[in-house]
Amino acid sequence: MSAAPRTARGEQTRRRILEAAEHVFAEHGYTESSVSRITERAGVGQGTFYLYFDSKLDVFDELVEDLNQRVRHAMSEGARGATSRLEAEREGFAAFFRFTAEHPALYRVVREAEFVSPGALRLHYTRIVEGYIDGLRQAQLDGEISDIDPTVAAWALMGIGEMIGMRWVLWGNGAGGPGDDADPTASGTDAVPEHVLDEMMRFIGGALGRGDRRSEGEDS
Amino acid sequence: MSAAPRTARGEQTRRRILEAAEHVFAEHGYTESSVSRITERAGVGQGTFYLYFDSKLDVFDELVEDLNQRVRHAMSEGARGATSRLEAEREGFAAFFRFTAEHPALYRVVREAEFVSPGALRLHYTRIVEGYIDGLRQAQLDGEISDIDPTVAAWALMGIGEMIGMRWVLWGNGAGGPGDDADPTASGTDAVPEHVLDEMMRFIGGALGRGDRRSEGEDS
Amino acid sequence: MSAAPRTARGEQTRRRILEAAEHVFAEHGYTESSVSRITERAGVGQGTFYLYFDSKLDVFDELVEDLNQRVRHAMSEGARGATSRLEAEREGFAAFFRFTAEHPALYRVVREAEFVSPGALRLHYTRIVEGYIDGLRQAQLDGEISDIDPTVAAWALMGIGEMIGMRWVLWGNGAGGPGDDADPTASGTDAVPEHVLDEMMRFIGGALGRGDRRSEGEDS
Amino acid sequence: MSAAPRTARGEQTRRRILEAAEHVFAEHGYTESSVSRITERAGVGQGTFYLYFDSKLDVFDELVEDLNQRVRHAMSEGARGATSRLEAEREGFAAFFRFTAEHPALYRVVREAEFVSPGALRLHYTRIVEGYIDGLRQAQLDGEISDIDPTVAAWALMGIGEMIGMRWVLWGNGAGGPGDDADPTASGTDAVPEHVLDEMMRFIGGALGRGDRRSEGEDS
DNA sequence: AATGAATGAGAGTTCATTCAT
DNA sequence: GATGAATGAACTCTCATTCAT
Repeated sequence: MSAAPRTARGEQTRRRILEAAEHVFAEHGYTESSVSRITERAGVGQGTFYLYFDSKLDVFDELVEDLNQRVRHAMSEGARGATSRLEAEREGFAAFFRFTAEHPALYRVVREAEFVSPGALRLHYTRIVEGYIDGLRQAQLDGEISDIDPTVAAWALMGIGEMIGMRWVLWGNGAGGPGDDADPTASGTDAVPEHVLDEMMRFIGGALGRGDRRSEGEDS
Repeated sequence: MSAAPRTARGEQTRRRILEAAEHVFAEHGYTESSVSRITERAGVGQGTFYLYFDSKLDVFDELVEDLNQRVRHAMSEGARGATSRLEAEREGFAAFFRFTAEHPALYRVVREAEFVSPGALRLHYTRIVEGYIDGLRQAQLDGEISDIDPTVAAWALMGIGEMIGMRWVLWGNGAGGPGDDADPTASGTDAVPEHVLDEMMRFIGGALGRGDRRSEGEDS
Repeated sequence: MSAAPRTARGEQTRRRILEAAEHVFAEHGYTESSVSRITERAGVGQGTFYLYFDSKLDVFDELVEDLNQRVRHAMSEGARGATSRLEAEREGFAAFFRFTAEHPALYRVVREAEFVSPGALRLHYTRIVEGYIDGLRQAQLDGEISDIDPTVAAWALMGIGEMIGMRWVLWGNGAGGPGDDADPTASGTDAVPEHVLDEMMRFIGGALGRGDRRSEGEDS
Repeated sequence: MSAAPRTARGEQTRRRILEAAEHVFAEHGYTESSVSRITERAGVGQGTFYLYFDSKLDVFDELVEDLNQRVRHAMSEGARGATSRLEAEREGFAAFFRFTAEHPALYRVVREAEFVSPGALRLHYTRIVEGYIDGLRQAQLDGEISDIDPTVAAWALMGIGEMIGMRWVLWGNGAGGPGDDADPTASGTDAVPEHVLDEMMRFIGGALGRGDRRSEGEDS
C-alpha cells in the first residue's frame, strides 16, 4: 500500500516520479510505458515507485486528474477579462491550444484513457463541458446567444476544440496528411494558425447565434 | 509471412478471424486483446492466425481500413436523396450515429489507433473530412452556405460528430456521468436522442449560415 | 512415411527440393532454415516435401552425404595424374578449395552437423581421412614419405585443409579479421591465393618428409 | 536492457547463470538450449536471466569470449618454461587438449558460433592464431625454424590442433568411427594418447623445419 | 526513505508436421 | 503426385509487482 509522503524529501521524490510519468506516458502511451522507464527517468529505484503509488494505473489516474485541473485553470485564466461570450470562447480555446502544444501529454494520455481508465476519461470531459455549460447559460440569460440547448452545444464545442487541436496542434500545422506516418511524438507543437482560429470562431459564432436572432427570424 | 488465402476454405477462415478480431478489439481495446483471444473466439488454432495476418498490428490496420470504408459508405447512403446541404448533413450524422451504435468497435478501435498505428488514424479522419469538404464546397457554389473555410469547418464537423457520438452513443443516453465507471462495453448502444440531434443541427445550421447572409449583412 | 519417387516427374521434384535445401541451408544454417523456405524456393507445396523426405533432419543428412561424395570425387579428380604424393596432395587440396568456394554449403552445413547429426559429421570426416590414409600408406611403401603414423598425419592434413579453407575461402582473401562481423554468406568465395597454397605445401612437404630422410638422418 | 549487478548478491546470481549456460550450451548446442533450461539449471526464475543479459545471444558471446581467454591462458601456462619452440608447441598443444577434455563446451560452443555469431568465431580463432604467429616469428629470428610464412603456418597449426582435438578428445580415444552415432556428450573426455601427440609433433617438427636446413640442405 | 534483486505469468510469434482434397 | 490449410507446442522476451536489506 502506498502512503502519502511524510517528509519534504518524500514529497519531492513523489513529485519527480509524477513528472517523469507525464513525460513517459506522453511519449509512449500508457501500455508502452513501463514502470521501470518512469523510475529510470525520475532517477529513483524501482521499488520507490510503490512507496507513493499503488500501481501503474494509479499514477495514470492522478496524472489525468492533474492535467484536467491544469487545463481548466489555463482556460479560465485565458478567458478572464473577456468582454463578450464569444471573446471568452476564443480566448479559452486559444489557451487550450497553447496548453496542448506545451503538454502534448494531455491529448495522448487522455485519449488512451478510454480503455485504461474509462472513469477518468469521462470525468475529464464532463468537467470541462460543465464549465462550458455554465458559461453558455449565463450568456443566454444575458441575451448574448441563442436559446440552444446548452448541454448539446457544450459537447459540440468540446468536440470542435478536440478535433481542431488534434489536427493543427498535434499533427503539426504542415501536411498532417495520412502519409505522415512518422513518430507522433515528433509532430509539431506549434499553436493553431491565426486563420484557423478565426474561421473556427466564425463557425462557433454562427452556431451560437445572437439572442435576438430567433425572435427576429420568427417575427419575419 | 502471411499470404492471401488460395481456397474458399481459407477465405472463410480469414474472414472468421477478422470478425473475431473486430469483436475482441471492440471489447478490450488493442493492448488488452491477445491473439490467442482472437483465435479462440474465431475457433481456430493460434498458428492459423499467422497464415493470414503478419502480426497483431496487421489485423488492426486492416480492421480500421475496413471500418472506415463501411462508415463512409453508411454515411453517404444515409445522405443520399437529401434536398439540401443541411438535410444531407443531418442524415449523414444520423447514419454515422447508427453505425456507431451498431459497431462500437469503430470508436474504440479508432481512438486507440493514435498510439498503435498513427498513420491509420490520420488516414481514417482525413478521408471522412475530405468527404465533408467536397460537400461544403459544392454547397458554397450553390450559395447554400456561407463562405467559411471548408477545411476548418469540416474538421469542426468531424469533432462535433465524434464528441456527440461518444457522449450519447457510446456512454449511453442515460447518466453518462463520471460516476459511471463501469465496463464501457456495457454502455448503451442506442442512437442519439431526437432532441439532441435537433439541437446539434441547429448548432450546425447556424455555424454554416446562409450563403447570402454575409453579403446582406455587410451591405446593410 | 516418405517414399522413393515412382515416376520421372517425382524424381525431378525430389531433386528440386534437394537443391533448394542445399542453398537454403548454406545461407541460413540448419536451424534458421525452415521447411517452408525450402519448399518455397523449390517452387512446390509444403506438403510435397514430406512425400520424399521423412523430416527436416532427413534432407540434411542426405545433403551431407551428397556433398561428401561430391567433394571426394572432386578431390580425386583433381589429384588424378599427379606424379608424386606431394603433387597429388597439392592438387587434391586445390580441388577441395575450389569446391568449397563453389559450394560454401559444404563448410557451413558440415560444421553445423556436429550438433544436428553427429553421426553424419563423423562419417563425413572419416571418409575423407580414409582416402588420405590410403594415399599416405601407398606413398610410404613407395618410399616417398616418412614412416609417420598415417592416421595421425591424415587427421592433421584434414585439419589443415579445413582451417586454411575457412580462413581464405570462407572468410575471403581480404581482411578476414575479427572485426569483419558481416554476414558470413557474403564473404568471398575466391580460391586460396597461390602464395598461401605454396606455403601450405611447403609446410606439408616438410611434415611428411622423404622416405629416406629418417634412415639417412639416423645413420649420420 | 540488462545491467551490471550492483550488489554482491547480484554478482553471484550472474555468475551462476553464466556457469549454467556453459553446461547447457555444451550439452545441447546453442539452438537446442533454451533460456528456461539455463535458468532452471541455475536455480533462478526466467526473468532473472534478463536482468543480467540482453539476450540468449549475449550470454553466448560472453561465454565464447570467456572460454577464449581461458584456453589461451592455459596454453601459455602450459608452454611456459619450454626450452625450444618445438617443446613450447608440444606443451601448448598438450595444454589445449587437456583444456578441451575438461571443457568440451569450448569445441561445441565455438564451432556453432559460425552461424550464431560469426564475429565471435573469427575473433576466437584469430586471437589464438596471433599467439602462434608471434611465437613462430621469434623462433625464426632465433634461427630455430624455417622461414615459412608464419601466418600460413599458424593457421595450419590451428587446424591440426582443432582436428586432432576433435578426433581424439571429443570423440574419445576409442572407436570414433562413423558408426558411433551416440550422444556426443557421452563421448570420452580423455586427453590425446601419448603416441598420437608424439606423431603429431613429428609432423609439426618436420613442417617447421630447422632454420638452417634450407640453406644448408640446398647448398650441399 | 530508498533500493535493486527477483519472479512468473503471459505476450507475440515460428515451425515441423499432418491431413483432407 | 501434389497441395495448402491447419495446428499446438515451444520459443524468446517483457513487466508489474513484492520483498529483504
